[in-house]
Amino acid sequence: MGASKTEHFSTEQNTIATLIKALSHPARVAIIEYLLKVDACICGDIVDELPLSQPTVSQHLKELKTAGLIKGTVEGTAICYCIDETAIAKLQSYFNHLAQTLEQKNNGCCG
Amino acid sequence: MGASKTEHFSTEQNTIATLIKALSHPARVAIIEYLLKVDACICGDIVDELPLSQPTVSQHLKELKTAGLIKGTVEGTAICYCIDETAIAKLQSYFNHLAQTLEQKNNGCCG
DNA sequence: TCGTTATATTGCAATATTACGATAAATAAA
DNA sequence: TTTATTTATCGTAATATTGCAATATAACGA
Repeated sequence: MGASKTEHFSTEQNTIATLIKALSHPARVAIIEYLLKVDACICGDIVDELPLSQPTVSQHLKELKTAGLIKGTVEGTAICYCIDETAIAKLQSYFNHLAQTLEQKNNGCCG
Repeated sequence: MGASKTEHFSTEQNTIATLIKALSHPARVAIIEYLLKVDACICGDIVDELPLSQPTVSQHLKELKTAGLIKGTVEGTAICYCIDETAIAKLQSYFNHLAQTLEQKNNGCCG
């Protein structure tokens, strides 16, 4: 196969998996961390920053954008990318929820 | 290609990407949520719970285990799986860090 | 208009992932 | 030992992902 049977899972499960998947590649983690590091929301310096070709970086940016993790604004010839806080907040609250629930039920594995 | 150029990224970036990747499939999200829901760390009821065949579920469990998100203990014929809190804590702190850093630098995209 | 710069898209090759049937391995019970 | 039960592994097909060269597109300045 190779295709996930997404239709069998809940909308919430698919939503969170999609969001998480966008960050499941070191290049995309690096992009997010770079956008976080530079104070302004720098544009295609990302290409210079990463050890990947321009088309490859462009593709990773597209994936991040599609997933809602970053936003892009046209700025003349250049395009300015920046992190979408909403998506990060969603991920943050998801993992906080997991950790919190775990803590509450003293997760002693199989006694 | 198809192979990620992991060697060009930092260890930390690869580590977090690997951990995140383990959760980038709705079935694996569902497994984690199920393990969180049931109080005891139930074993192969997961197979009954998911709309996937036993070999497929076994494969997903293996991925989660390899990534360190779950632990497994032999319990007679059965195997008892449960969440590894350490991994969840790592993810939690990573996203908390992202959100916190974002907040501190009032991320007005390309204002 | 033409050239330059910045980014996106296309096309393709290499590899990875997802899923499952068949089968193996391991343990428990009879 | 034999049989049933549970989980893992193997083999394989379908599909997705990663990466890049080549090319297209878009916007600016001369």
